[in-house]
Amino acid sequence: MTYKDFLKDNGEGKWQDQWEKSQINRAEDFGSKPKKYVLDMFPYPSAAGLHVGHPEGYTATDIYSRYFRLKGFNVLHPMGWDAFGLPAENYAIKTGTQPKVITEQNIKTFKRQIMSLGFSYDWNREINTTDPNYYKWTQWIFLQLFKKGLAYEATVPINFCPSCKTGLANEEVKDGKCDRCGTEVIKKDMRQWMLRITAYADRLLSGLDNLDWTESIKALQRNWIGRSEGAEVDFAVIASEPSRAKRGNPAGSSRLSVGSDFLGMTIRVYTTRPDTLFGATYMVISPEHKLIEELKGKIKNIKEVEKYIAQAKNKTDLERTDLAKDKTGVELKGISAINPVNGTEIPVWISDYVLASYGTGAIMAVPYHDERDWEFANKFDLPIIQVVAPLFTAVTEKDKIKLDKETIRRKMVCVLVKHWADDSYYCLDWGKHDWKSFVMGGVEANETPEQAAVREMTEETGYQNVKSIKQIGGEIHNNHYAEHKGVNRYADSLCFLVELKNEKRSDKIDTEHHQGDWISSSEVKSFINLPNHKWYWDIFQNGEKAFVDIDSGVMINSEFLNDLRPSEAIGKMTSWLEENKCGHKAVNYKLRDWVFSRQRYWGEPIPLVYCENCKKQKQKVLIIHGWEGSGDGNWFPWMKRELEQNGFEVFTPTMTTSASPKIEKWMEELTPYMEKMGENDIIIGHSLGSNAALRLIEKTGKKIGHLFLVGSAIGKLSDELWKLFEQGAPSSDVKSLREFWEGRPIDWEKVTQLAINKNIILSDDDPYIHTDTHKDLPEGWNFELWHGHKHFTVFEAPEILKKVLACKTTGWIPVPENELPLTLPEVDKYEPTGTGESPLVNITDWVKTKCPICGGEAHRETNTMPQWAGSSWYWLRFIDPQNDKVFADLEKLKYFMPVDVYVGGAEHAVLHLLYGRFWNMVLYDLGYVPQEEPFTKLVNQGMILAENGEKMSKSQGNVINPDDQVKENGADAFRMYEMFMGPLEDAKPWNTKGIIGISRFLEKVWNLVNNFSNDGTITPELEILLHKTIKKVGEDIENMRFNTAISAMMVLINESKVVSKEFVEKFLIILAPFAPHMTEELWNKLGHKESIFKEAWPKYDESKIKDEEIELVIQINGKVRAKLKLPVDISEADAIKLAKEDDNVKKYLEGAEIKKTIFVANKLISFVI
RNA sequence: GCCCAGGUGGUGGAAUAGGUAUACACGCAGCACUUAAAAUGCUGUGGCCACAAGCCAUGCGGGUUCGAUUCCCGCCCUGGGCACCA
Repeated sequence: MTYKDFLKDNGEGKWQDQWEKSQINRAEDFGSKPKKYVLDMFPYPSAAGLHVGHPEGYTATDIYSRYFRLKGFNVLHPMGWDAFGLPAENYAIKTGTQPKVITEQNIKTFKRQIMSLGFSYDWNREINTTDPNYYKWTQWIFLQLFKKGLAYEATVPINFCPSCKTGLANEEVKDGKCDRCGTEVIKKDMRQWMLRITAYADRLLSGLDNLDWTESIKALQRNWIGRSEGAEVDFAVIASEPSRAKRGNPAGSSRLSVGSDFLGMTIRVYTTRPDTLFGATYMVISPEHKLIEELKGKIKNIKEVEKYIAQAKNKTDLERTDLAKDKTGVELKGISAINPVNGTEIPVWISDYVLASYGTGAIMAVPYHDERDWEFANKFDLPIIQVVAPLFTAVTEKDKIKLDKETIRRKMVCVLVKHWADDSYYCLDWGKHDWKSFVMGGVEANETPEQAAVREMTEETGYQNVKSIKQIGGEIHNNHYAEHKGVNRYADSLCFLVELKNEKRSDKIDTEHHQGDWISSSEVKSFINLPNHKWYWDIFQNGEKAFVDIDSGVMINSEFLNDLRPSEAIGKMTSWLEENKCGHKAVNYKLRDWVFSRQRYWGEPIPLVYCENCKKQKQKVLIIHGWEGSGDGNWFPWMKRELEQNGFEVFTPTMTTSASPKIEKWMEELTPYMEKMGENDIIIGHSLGSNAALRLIEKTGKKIGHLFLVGSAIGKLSDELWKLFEQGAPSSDVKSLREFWEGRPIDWEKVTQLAINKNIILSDDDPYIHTDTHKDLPEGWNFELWHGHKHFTVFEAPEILKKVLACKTTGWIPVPENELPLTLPEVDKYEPTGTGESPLVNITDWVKTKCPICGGEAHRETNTMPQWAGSSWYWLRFIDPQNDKVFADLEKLKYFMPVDVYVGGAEHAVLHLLYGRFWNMVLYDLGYVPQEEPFTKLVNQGMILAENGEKMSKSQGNVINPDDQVKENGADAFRMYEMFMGPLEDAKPWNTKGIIGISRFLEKVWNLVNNFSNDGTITPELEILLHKTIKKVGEDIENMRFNTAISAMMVLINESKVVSKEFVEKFLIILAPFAPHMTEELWNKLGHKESIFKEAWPKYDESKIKDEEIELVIQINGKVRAKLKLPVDISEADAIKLAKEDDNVKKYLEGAEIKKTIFVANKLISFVI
């Protein structure tokens, strides 16, 4: 039988069935072997079927998985379906078929196609995100986020696709268009569920550092998160009179003092360049800024401003962010702001080039050092102040600063002297100094820079009559060694253009150091060689731009910052702002919260119920005081009052044994309150009250919504500390206190389960409570260390109040976990409504429901989750796909996690991979998964392009169908060709002709194995090559360099003329991961009863991969002149001796002196003559 | 504009702790087998020169080095991502 017959007889299908039957690819839970979790990004089963891009990654992981099984690993290699999402739904609407039916069909097609390629998936673990048994847990995870306060409802302007009629996440918008359908998105105010991914921004960023991902994917995520450091600065707002002279810098008076015209409010800006504060000459606020509303009465041109705001609102995002567009804006007349650093009054503008959603929605404009402000200031004729000068430090040998010489600082001018008639400029050639410059010189004490420019011009050129003089550009600094003076020079220089009137010239010309001549303007650029003069010439030719380079500057016009480098000035200014209480260090991110709801049908229902009644119900707060305290002391009465004003019901009981605390007594007195508390309610414990709160929850076993432990007395103190307690309060009952505090251990596990949100707040200067008593907290406790709060014994505690107010219920009640999954109802019509609600809103008997808490009338949330929800945790479910108690058993997770290798397309770099990491981190914080980061190693396969090098697309008709390829060449050849095309990560064009090379190779192997004679022995050379190949193929697979592994096997087969059985068997095993069907067949033909995949990967013999003879290269002056076949490990002396005897080498060495000989063992000899 | 990746024969690509550039494969040419073609096998295949020797070639221009595809500096081009993010 030929290889072609094998393919024709469906030999591949035969083995696929056999593998499925024997369950050879099954991964064992808790196997004794080392584990490997090899994961593909599970596909979205589209109607178009499998694309050639899919099998690329799948083949890579398949080879990898099969290799590690042969190496004795328990490999988890699963596959599933990411099946919710818009395409199926849109297709359903078009064809009138249920999305569920379409999805089932698509999955069937995908599965058939994937199976036809012989991948070694453990199909027992197949999952489907649209299966209620799966999305039950997607919903459950959402509820955990909700309970943690990481999911919230907000009506915000979001990206909306008018065609898909749904809101989109930032990540789903590409070039202002919907990622799915290409329609231009608009901004629309919509009620949304948002996920607080920004709370994890820092961890999502820092977590990247330790991951084995390509730097480019990490860079994409870092860019997307977009962290920047800077400062927030407050500018006081004052009423301004147009007639009044602008305020200068009120020397001697406090810069922060503002007069009677102060309007009692400030504009806060965010800047990454606090160093440039002295250059801030105006402010800009975004059209959405809330200040407009507050200042309405003060703004004199409010009509004009409101008109501008309306216009900005009507623009699409694409229009607003179009870079080509002219900047627009309106000044807020009647108000001004005060630059806090120098007291200068500056105008406030409104413009849509400032985004409401970033930073504070307002900026200080520093036009000289920001391109956008530069453009705006020039357009509206606003003042521009330079505060950073470019600094040129000489680097050439001659000009380099000499540390042993004195540095003379002075003001200088650079003069562009323009010819009276020609377009040429007078330039100087400094001969032995290697300088070629314009006219230049120092400014004397008694003259202005302009006067100096004219004087220098006259001295150095002799010309006398000036037609005009004009400054070019700003101030620049220059630091170099002046050889002709023997000193270092630091120059602050300005540049002037001096146009001559006529040729009148004196003959008293200074030519001591230089010769002058006219250079035509087209040649000036190449003539001049001083970088600072080149800089000015560039400005003269091309106009001035904003100077934004932070690294090559030095501060000027900035009082206490002068002469600092900007990087130093940023720190100094930030400290100044903090000291003067008008600003502070701040960090900002480009990352926005995740718009999580979709107004569509085909997604997981969000398992929340809205209950008006519960919203009206007062939330209860129980405040438990500490040792020797009372409900009427400390900040408790204040807190009670504040909370009651905000609609809470507050209990502040006083314990009868406050001073000699007894646990039993406290529990007895607190339990009645506890009975009133529920999953929405809040307990605050202070000091020993925290300890009591924990014991109360433990004793009653009741679930509680939020627990706040403030200055909490928990953990064990040392005997010395207790002694101090006794000495400090001799009359008090410290013994009882100690018995209460640490007499009996707290059941932390139980309390952690019962309290949904757990917060501990300590102060770093608390005299009683030391943070080390809190260091063994279990997972899931939110620990905050505040500064300067002592033991929290004050009459008002606004910071704590703020935290409690944030727990206020919204009326949204989670569907009880035992009622999950909340299944997606079957509907006849699933067209999007476009009203901001999903089609589910029309299923009245589904929407109307009973409140799980009060049993009253309530309605369900009708928005559904985005497609990304199901894929944000699926790798966890593969580990325990049938579990109906938890999404996955923690012990199993501990065994299989993390994913060792994750392979998929780079298009998911910021969507799936960011969301997935976020969910995994949240689950980690809640103690449900063992690692913070799910994917240790990430590999992005490159795109497979069409034969013409363009992207494959249906419209171009250049799509390669995997089915056709398998039919024509077999699965083995198709898989191997995809791997042979080039490095996995690279984009590479498909070449249908190329696959024949693989077919020829497989056929060669087939014939070799079928025809070898049993008594054959192989040559020593072939033996060496076999062992080398085993080594290389193994290493290449581990590094996912499949193309070179295949090439190595080809080399081996090309050299194999006579082979032995042992040779054939070893070779088949190393080929098996690549071509599983054919090798299994041949293995069987060789008489083996068991599968080849039950074998072990052959060991290579280190002693057998050493060649006996090597080729030594002889170079002369780096050029190859001879190659000698020599025994391996030949000594340096012998090799050199033999090299010198070579005819060609002799020819070159004849009569020459060998200055140096370089010997690299087993590689080369290099003679230098 | 900013960030990332890359640029090697006719084509896909090998080779970088600096050490024989072009492995392997496609394609092409020639030969063998055949009445012929296909298939298969063998041989050749960067350019100049064409026997050898030599010279020139890894986007372009410089630099470091005995020696650079590999390291450094400056450009050009292609692909991907971000983009009025202060």
